[in-house]
Amino acid sequence: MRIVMMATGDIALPCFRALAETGELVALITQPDRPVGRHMVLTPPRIKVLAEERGIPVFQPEHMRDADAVAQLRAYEPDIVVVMAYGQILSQEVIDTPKVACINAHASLLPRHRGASCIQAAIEAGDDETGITIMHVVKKLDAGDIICQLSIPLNGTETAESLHDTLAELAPDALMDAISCLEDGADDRQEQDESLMTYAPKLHRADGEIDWNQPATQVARKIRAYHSWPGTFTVYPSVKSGEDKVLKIYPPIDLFSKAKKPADSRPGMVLESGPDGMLVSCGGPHGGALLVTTMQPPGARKMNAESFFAGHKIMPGTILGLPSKRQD
RNA sequence: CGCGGGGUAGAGCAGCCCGGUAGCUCGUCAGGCUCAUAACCUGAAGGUCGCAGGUUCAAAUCCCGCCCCCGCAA
Repeated sequence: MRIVMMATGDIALPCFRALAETGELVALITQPDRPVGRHMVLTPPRIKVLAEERGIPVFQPEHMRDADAVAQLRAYEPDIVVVMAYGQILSQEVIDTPKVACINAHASLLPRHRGASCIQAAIEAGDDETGITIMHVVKKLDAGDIICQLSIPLNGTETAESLHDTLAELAPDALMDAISCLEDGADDRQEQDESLMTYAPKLHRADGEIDWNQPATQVARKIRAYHSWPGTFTVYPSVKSGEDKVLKIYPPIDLFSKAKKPADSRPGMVLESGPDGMLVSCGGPHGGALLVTTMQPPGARKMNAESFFAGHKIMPGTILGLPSKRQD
């Protein structure tokens, strides 16, 4: 089997290694080097560096749908194209190029959590399991027939960061299994049940703002789900300047029962603040409160509550969140 | 040269605009007090104010160059 991999994200690294081990990997197609970081330094995807170390040809078309890019793909004469965190939507031409199949490794149990933020979505939704799906690529995003799946349980402490790594390590098992199915002609192609489909759209920084009107359990899930990207934050009024300042919030956080909340509390209200953390009232029918113990003020590093409150003041009674969201 | 914030005692901050003896909260150490507490009281140690130049009688503060950290953006 001649295999071409199309991948950019680090989640694909273990799969890349596994494919490279087979000796059947004839090329890696990945996104062009991009300016990255504070100084916009042109940086290659890590997977490209790995490929070059192993002497595997690398192809970085700006747009995979372009005619000359498709021609290059054809020149590799792939039997199988393996797509994982590539970052471009594939045209039908590309999908049809490999002789045997164009398959995709996706970090969720499809049809749940199609889309770019599948890992975050599984945590935020409070799922008790997630996993890796290997399926055929079709034009509709993550909607192709399933070849195989591997699942793992979630225990309620994962962050997107930790789960990303776990799933990355799990993926090669599923992928190699799927490839041997294809080789043996044992692919039974399970259709996805569209009625169970959920969609996890690409996340943006702004999505990380905490809505204190949500129940504490939900806010806690979001903080875990969005760590370390895009991260979560709230806004607090500076005692000194009176201006609203962004406060990034990090896991871990502790949940507190509604019993601890005073009668006049409102969502987003700081109930206690000190070296042990900042206790914030949440909303929802059952309410509850969260103890924030790790945070990051503007211009500074991440720090614990003890350090934060040594030099910053957020008095109990302060309402967190943007003014427009403090109305209720 | 993408935009912006920052570097002051072990930690986190104020002071900087408007130059004039280094301040706050906590921690550390010593002593006192208390049945008790992240308790309280008293005292002490701990700083070349990121680095290097310049202006000035005088620079944390104003000017110039560099290093490092952080946020946005990608």
